[in-house]
Amino acid sequence: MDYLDDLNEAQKVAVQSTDGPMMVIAGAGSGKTRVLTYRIAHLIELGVDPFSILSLTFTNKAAKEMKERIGKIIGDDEARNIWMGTFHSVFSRILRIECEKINYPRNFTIYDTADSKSLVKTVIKEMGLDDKVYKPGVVYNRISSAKNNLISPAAYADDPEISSEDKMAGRPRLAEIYATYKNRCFRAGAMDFDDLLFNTNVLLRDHPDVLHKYQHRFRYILVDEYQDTNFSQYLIIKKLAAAHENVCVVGDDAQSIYAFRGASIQNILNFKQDYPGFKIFKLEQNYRSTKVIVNAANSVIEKNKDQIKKTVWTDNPDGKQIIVHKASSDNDEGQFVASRIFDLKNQFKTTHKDFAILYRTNAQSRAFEEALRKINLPYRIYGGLSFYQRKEIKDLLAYFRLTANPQDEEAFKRVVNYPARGIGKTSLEKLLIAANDADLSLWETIERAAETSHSLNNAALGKLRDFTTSIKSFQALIQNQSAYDLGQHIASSSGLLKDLHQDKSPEGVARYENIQELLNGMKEFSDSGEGSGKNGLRTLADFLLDVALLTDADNDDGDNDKIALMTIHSAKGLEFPYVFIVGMEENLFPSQMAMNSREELEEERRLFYVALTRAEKEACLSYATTRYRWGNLIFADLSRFIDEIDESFLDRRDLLNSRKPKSFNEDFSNARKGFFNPSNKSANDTLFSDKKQVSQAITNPKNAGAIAKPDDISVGTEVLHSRFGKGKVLSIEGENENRKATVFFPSAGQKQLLLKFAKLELA
DNA sequence: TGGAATGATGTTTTT
DNA sequence: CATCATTCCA
Repeated sequence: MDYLDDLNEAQKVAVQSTDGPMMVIAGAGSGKTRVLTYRIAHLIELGVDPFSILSLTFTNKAAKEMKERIGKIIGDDEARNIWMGTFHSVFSRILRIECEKINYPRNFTIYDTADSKSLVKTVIKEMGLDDKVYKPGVVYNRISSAKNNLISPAAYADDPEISSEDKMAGRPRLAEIYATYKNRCFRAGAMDFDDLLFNTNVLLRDHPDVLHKYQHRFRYILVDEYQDTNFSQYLIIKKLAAAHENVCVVGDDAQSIYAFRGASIQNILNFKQDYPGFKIFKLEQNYRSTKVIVNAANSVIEKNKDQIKKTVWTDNPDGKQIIVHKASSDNDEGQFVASRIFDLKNQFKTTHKDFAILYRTNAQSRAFEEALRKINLPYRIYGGLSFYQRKEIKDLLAYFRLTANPQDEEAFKRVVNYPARGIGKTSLEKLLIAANDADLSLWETIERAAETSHSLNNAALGKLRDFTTSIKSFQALIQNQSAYDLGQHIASSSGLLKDLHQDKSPEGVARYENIQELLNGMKEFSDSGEGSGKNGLRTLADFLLDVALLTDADNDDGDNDKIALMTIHSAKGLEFPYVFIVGMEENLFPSQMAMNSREELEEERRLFYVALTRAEKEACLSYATTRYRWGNLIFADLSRFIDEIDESFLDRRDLLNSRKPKSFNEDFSNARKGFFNPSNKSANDTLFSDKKQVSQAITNPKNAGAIAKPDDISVGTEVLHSRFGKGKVLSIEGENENRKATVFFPSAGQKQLLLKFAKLELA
């Protein structure tokens, strides 16, 4: 048990207290993941069967990493058998086994947010309501939070408080929408994200035998990020833990950032009530960050009224003060961050993955992408539009879903006429009406068209039948073909692949490649492990099990040395040596949506606390005084959160006004000085061509000589671009470093390129 | 019925 | 500024 030596005293005690209920309140960077990891390893070392350990994490990625770390301590074979994953993925697995008991088909599909909203919208329209008043997004959120609080449609309708809220908001019929929505999901054999938890609760409530089974299977239960669980999740844990009461929850109230999604501090308080004899441990020593960062973060979070008192401290070095940078615009902010990363990277010989750029909203990523791309720094964007949300991917997945579960109506509507089969809006509308009249799924309505009343003409019905026939031909292959083989077959015989292949625009090509990538992933999936098909074949149905629960963060593309761009929410649980927190402006961070109450503002503040405490060595805050929003230039003030940091931890460069030319230039000349012999030229003389060569020499040594100087390029010049290929300059505007060329590329169309960055070669 | 063109409309955060 | 959705035309 020498692995215990890796732990400090507090951690060791927490790891070794294996039995009975316990709560670990763990400050940021205090090694809470370490405690969980070692605790599980320790349990197994003591002889606990891995199959009887249930460990719930916040993301799939966290689960995967934890499994790997446990594997390193006690061996992969043991680690593999632990029940570990997000609430959603673990309980979808259990529902997959047990769902017929609550009348769902074995191959139920999972609706993602887009599917759910689309269905909500359909329901609203069918009820003849105005979707300006009943906004699908708002209605969906309302339904979602009802479900997360385990309020059924009937309970929703009966609750006087809820009813009056909805009436006040001008949405008296929300309860009806909820009921219809729920019914339609059920009819489609589909569960949305919240249903996975809601229905788990139903299952455990109505089937004592099932409850009993899992209570005894899971002798040890661990929950990470407990502060971010909602009521529905809380109750599942409570029920499952009731038999053994070996439940260990780990969290930090200061990092609770999902109240908007129904997470509640109440769960921590409930825990104390539910298990009066519980043990509590506090981990307060931070191993991650410098003193400056820890103390700066403390000085911020202390402004919150709602919190459990604790003192996070560290033995680490003081570290550098936190730089505050003022940019003149969002693009300027992007350039500053990019060039500073460039600088730090050269100065400290670090890798790209040591850097993270954190922002409040996904929309902010653009300026940073552009700036990084211009100086050839590799980056990866997390979140945003995920791979699985792209249209072409969703289209193909819809075919898969329909093959596995023909009742799935959202999938049906998505592809019934894509690629075009002459089944138009009118036909679909008629089908929907008939389906609602008979309370059948769209699929069944077609199947039983002879016996039910409908207004479809024979031609339309024929086309619909052709469609279902082709889906049926896919269904016949499920058991006998691998996910990959069938996936390939569906992609081509549905006509989808052909449709994409015909589109030669760059976007069209990208879509085609995405499909190939999905199929490649399926190939890998099919070749690894046992499935439910014939001879253990991994089938399409197996592939679909949790594809809806995957996010981008779960994909590794091999090359991982990249700068991370993500929202602060998705940075939770991660750490980076150098962290840039950008967009530190009032109304952006804190968000203007979150300034209506103290509670909301405090959540924003916790979010800022999370952001700061991601940094190990250096944090840097920046804000832009102007920024484009909805295409309009708006002016912004710096965020109140900057003022809330004790100023002794800050390097307020932003207050030194009119600081030399532009930081961009300065940082580049610094980089230059660090890496090349100083030239005779003065800093001003080294302006553009030189600078360009510096970055060029570092990032792309081979081509350094061939690049055209901006002066070499004029209207009519034929040029070569690394990505777009050959092109012709149509016009030029701007002066010196701002010279911008409009170039026409036969392959990519017309592009505007800033000459100092575009690295055009003369053709 | 399908496609293109025009208009309107919206950005918090995620499993 | 995008994207989306609806509208209008072929």
